[in-house]
Amino acid sequence: MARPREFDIDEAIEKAVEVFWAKGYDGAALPDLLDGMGIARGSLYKAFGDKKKLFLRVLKHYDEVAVAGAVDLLTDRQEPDGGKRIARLFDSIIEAVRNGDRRGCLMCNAAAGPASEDPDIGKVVSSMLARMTGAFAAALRDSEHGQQLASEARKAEAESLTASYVGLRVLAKAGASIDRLRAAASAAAARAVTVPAQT
Amino acid sequence: MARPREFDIDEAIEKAVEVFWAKGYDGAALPDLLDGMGIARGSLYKAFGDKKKLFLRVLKHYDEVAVAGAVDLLTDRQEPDGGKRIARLFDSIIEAVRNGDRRGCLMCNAAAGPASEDPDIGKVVSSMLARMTGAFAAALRDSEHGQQLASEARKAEAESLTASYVGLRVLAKAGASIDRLRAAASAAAARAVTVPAQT
DNA sequence: TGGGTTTGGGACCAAAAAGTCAATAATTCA
DNA sequence: TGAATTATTGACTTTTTGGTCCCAAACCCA
Repeated sequence: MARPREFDIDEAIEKAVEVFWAKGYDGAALPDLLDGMGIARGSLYKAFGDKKKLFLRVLKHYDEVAVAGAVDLLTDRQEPDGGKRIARLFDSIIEAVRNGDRRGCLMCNAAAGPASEDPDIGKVVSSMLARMTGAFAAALRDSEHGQQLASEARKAEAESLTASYVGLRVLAKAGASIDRLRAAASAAAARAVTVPAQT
Repeated sequence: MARPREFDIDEAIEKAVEVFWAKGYDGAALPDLLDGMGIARGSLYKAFGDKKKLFLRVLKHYDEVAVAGAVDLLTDRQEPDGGKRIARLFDSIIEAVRNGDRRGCLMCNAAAGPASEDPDIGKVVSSMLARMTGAFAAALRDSEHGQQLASEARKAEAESLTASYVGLRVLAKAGASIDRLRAAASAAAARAVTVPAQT
């Protein structure tokens, strides 16, 4: 029915992810997006409505790819030790930085930016963060340390690991040296294999 | 010499802090700043040069007040237990949120935003973060847990606590519930009074 | 009192922002 | 083939952006 779209919507979203990731929500101007996505102004507005709706699609895509990747890593029982899964996730952050990626995490950047004050965007960001926390909790259930914790304490630990994750990615973006990031990451991950003192 | 300035520079900066804190660097438009600071366009440019230079002054002020406050809390030996000092800092974050403050932390927001890619701004943000890490390290030296750590491991722990701090403030800004924040904060602070397993 | 100097205020500017639209092109279906 | 429908394009509009500039006002010093 009628003229078919000449570009692939998902491909365009993927490219938009890159632009928003590199420049932030406010910082990504329409021409940036247009160039990055390889489409014209009118096409963008026809296909996505407006900049904010496009950003919501971008966040959804990031959720389905990047966040889902982290969640998979944390919940994949092929590695039976949840502590090791957590350590692996933190390692992957360092690895990204070592490969020159200083963009941080789109979700984290959005959370810290003014965009998160928008109700629609805030809701999506919150739900992604909650998914991360759920995955950390699942990993903890399979970890030496986590198994010694009561359900409440384990949830708290999962929240704290989420905070560490977010903080680490922000520090990476802020230009912290690899050494400092590695130190922070390993100390954070150590919690998953560390036993609290019996005071 | 000539006409004196009619407004107080420091007061104006303090008000600018509020605006940048509330709206972010990109989000704070000139009229926002002008309204918030109660001065006219010409005065702002005459006194501060341009928006970026004003932001650098704002960051410096934030460093001298907010960051210095956190550093003081972490290094004040009136409370001899560094672990308790760390716990107190994390508590203060929760307290701020409980009082309705969801702005997060100006330094953290700047770190996660595109502003941090500017060399001048990035440098200032990095140095503030480094100051936080130094203060965490000092607190750890006075804590049960930290004293059991080698110097290297303690530095790593301090980096990790900085990440937790940043993450926590970002999560607060992203709208995480008080309960979740409290859980994350207490689990993070627990590290300062927790002993690693002797594996 | 008056010259020199700096500030205050706001009109003004060019560039850039997001978003609209009408003309054209590509497709399906009858 | 032609009517209907939808996509593409880029020029256009409106608003807002950060920044400049000029004139009047306020101060110091002689």
